[in-house]
Amino acid sequence: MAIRFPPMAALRALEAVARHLSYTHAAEELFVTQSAISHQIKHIEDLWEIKLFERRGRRIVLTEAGHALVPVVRDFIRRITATLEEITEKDGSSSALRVTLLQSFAFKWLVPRLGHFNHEYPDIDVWISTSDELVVFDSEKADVGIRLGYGRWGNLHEELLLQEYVFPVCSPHFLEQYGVPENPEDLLNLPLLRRNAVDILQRWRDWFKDAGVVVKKMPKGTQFPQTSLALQAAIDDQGVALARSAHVLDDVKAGRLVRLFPKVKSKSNVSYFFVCVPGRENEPQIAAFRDWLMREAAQSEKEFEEMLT
Amino acid sequence: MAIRFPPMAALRALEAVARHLSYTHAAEELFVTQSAISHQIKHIEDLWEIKLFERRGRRIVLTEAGHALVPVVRDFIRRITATLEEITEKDGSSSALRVTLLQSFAFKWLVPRLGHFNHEYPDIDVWISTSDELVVFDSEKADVGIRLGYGRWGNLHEELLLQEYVFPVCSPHFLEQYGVPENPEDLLNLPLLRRNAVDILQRWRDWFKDAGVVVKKMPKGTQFPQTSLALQAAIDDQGVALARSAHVLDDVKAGRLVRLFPKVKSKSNVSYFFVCVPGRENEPQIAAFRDWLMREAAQSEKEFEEMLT
DNA sequence: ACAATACATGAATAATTACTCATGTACTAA
DNA sequence: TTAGTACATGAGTAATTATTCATGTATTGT
Repeated sequence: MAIRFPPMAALRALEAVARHLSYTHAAEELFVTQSAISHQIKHIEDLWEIKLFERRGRRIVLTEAGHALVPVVRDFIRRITATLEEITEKDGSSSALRVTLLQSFAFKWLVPRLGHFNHEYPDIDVWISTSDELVVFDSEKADVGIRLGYGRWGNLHEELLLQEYVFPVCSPHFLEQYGVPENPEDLLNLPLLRRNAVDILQRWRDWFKDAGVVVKKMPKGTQFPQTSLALQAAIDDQGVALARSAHVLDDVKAGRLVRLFPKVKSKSNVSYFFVCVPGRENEPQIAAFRDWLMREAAQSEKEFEEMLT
Repeated sequence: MAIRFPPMAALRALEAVARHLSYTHAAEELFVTQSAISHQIKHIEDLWEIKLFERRGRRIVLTEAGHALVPVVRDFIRRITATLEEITEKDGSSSALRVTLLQSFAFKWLVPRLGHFNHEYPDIDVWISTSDELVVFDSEKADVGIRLGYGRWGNLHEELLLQEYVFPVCSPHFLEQYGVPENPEDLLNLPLLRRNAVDILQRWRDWFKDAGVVVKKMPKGTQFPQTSLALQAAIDDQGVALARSAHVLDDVKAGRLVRLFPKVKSKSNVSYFFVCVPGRENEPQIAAFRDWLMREAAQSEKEFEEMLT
């Protein structure tokens, strides 16, 4: 009953490694060496006498035990964070910068990079709230938003942050099993993974249109409640997902996903914008965050371009 | 976003203090001094700049922040424990002693005492599974059970563990507000707190019968999904709960609850039994646990008797 | 008023954590 | 085959934790 617990730093490392599936990238996020991460994971593994990850050549995969434990740890971190946020808002003594954005973008782009911001501005607390859907920017609840859309919201100060490309991705192992599709229309014979939303269908149609393919009937495919889950299924060899570049930049770099048909340049018709209440954009915390965001976004776009070649 | 976490020992202390509403009792449970607990709680409070408990003379109460955070911590501990249990069972390499029992008894009696067992038998891991209802003893899933009932299950090895008294309890503060009831029938004019179960109504009737009162119509009262919640509501000055002695022994000793009408001796018509598969009772781990259980139960019954005087 | 109860605080110390550096090991790519 | 990638391991060290002891402080009970 009275199990021994590893230190929170070790559990934090576990959560980050599971997200990156890489000790090295988790180390970068947490500003420690790969060796520190390795020790932390080993500490948990020895303490609980389990294996959390298995080496697969130059990759690692979560074990079954790892798959079971990571969500518990992640939930705990999230819930404590959210509860403390609530408590502090209630106090009216909050001095944190509240950021609202889509869950998938937070998960795949912002959170892995936020350590850079924390490192650069250790005195600014960033409190993130996410949703699975686009929500109206509520200035009572957030100081800053990262919104996906066409821009021109009118009542908000907005700046274009990030434009993305859309492209199909799958895992290298999936390619080995099914063979490399030669033409875009070959994708119609493969399992297509997507989120539960009608706009995603349209997005697939747009991509096929840019690829010069006329689609008569979209094939059925597995559906997921969240983008990040569809992408995880792709990483897990279950099919082809249509991805936006910011979501999969790190996965492609890590070799977990492969971009299909790089020659088809299909630009996303929506972009990410930085938004806040007009007049607040020069407040020091907001300006600092905006500047940092722009820098990170520029770096990502540079990496997208490299990904095209 | 990247909040700092206290060490797990501190979070463990928080959970125990919240359960006991006493630093001293939490310290006893965790085999440390009161001072260690005080430091741990203070560490969390300083780190997060919140108050978790407030002193009320010789008592402490959870703050609002404390109320929000404790369930998160408790859930995490429980889920990690359960997940590790699952993982180890899957491995087939389990050497822990699996114990199944009712949630309320685990919460109010076994868990606060289990540190004694751990201390005495540090090499025996005890893994507890609980339910809110009486379940069939499943020897695939548990080595040992603590069952509530009449005994004589026939297909199980069983030993009477603990007989209890049933009596109404409320908080001292509730008594100050409503006045001390003079006669048992006066209780019918007070809010009676109970669990969502028809057998509890019968139990109240039995108690009134033993008190020499004929009840024409049971009054309405607040209902709760779990016994422990009804008792907590009583501690929180919300009314009178009908308690079984093992559930409230520690609360009464700590002065959080007061027994009403001690002269009414109403014995519970069900008892707790130690059960296991016949033939296994002499296995070293099971025998050790049974022996320890009997000792603890005898001590508790001694304390019940003292509580009658 | 004094005694009992019960948390709070500071100093001290041993144990554990949280890394880094250097090197090892295994797989993959060229 | 060699070089690159990426986790694994051991030694070392500074920082933090996890207490205990001694004492303080405030409330309650007699």
